Amino acid sequence: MSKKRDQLVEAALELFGQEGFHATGIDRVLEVAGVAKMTLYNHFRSKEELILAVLRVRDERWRNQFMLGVERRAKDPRDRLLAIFDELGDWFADPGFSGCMFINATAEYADQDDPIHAASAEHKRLIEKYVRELAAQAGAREPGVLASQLCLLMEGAVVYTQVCPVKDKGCAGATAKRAAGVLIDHALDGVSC
Amino acid sequence: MSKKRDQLVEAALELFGQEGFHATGIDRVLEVAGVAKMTLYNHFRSKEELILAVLRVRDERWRNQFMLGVERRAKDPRDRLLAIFDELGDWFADPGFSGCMFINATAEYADQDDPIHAASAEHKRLIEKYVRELAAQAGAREPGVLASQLCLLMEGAVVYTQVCPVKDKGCAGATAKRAAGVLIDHALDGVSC
DNA sequence: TAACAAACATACCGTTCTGTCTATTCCTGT
DNA sequence: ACAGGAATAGACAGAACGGTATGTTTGTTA
Repeated sequence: MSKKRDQLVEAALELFGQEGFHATGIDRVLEVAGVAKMTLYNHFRSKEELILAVLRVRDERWRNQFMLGVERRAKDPRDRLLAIFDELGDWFADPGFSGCMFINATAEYADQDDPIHAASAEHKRLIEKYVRELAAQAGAREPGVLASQLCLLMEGAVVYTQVCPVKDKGCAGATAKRAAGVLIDHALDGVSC
Repeated sequence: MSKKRDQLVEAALELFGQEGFHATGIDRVLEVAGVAKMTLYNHFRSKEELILAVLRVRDERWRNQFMLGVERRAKDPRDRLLAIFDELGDWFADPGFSGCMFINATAEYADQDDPIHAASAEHKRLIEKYVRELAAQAGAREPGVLASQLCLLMEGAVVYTQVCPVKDKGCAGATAKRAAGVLIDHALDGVSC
């Protein structure tokens, strides 16, 4: 499409991710993108529309990389459920990690009806759907329940890594993986022994 | 101490919680508090200091209510670990629920060295410490590990409730409780059957 | 009643914010 | 070569931002 438009979205991805949405002024985005202000307002009606475009790109890229990573790590569906947390651990260890952009977005745009909030909710919904499919393939008795539980661990690990400073950045991923193992075993094997 | 100071902190608690930190201007706080601007700057050096004061109050109140609620719900340490999630469920169902103020704060102040970020990390650290004590009292083989796992579920439930719109607001609490039950059983009872 | 501090209202500072406008220049396709 | 759309710089608007500088009013205490 348009090269300048892409530059704007890339710069906004970086800045909104690192500094936050309200804290990042439009002028800063223009400076980093190397683009004039009118060019921005030719491509986007407002800052909010730029944010929504950024979230769309981020959602697509993140989920693609996530699913690809999980499926590359393991073939067996059960192992793939565990591989989720290895994938997360690698993400956490990335020096540019600055939490989940969608969690951060809901923090800044708390109103449920805000399009930005809605886009974030949709992102989480799609992730849970994917995990539910993996759980079903693994033969969980209640795939929906197991997926919900694993998603709680995922989000918890993301938040913990973002909030609490620790040396080993992947450690929350490892903790979550251990918990996930117990939950998966319980959901797949026998009943309560 | 000072009545006006309290009014400022109360108003800021409400506004920062509902609208966010950057999105809430100092003038709005003054308007809600019914206080003059100079009074604010007599009590606080800056907006950041007001935010820090708000976080201190929030941390103290939240943890007190949380611990009190958990200990009122159950006497047996093992049951108390589960009661955590009933307490969370009630919190989620509160119509004024707008997520965890400390998670939101780290979203807006991403820099690890920012005092606001540090205060949020300390809040989470104190919660985990409390859960670890409960886990130890319950006789977990590895109280630290179990506490970490349960905290991941807690944070995950908070985030999910905040991000995803559902009818039953306590539902993430129930999901987390069910997962917690499995993890607690596994950490307390025998090995893998 | 006199003294004093706390809170008051109001105006103002400089900066930054999103968004608009205009006039000029660049680039590309025919 | 040249026309036309895209992008440019830069000024501008109007509002909101955090924070300060004024004097004035109020309430308590001695």
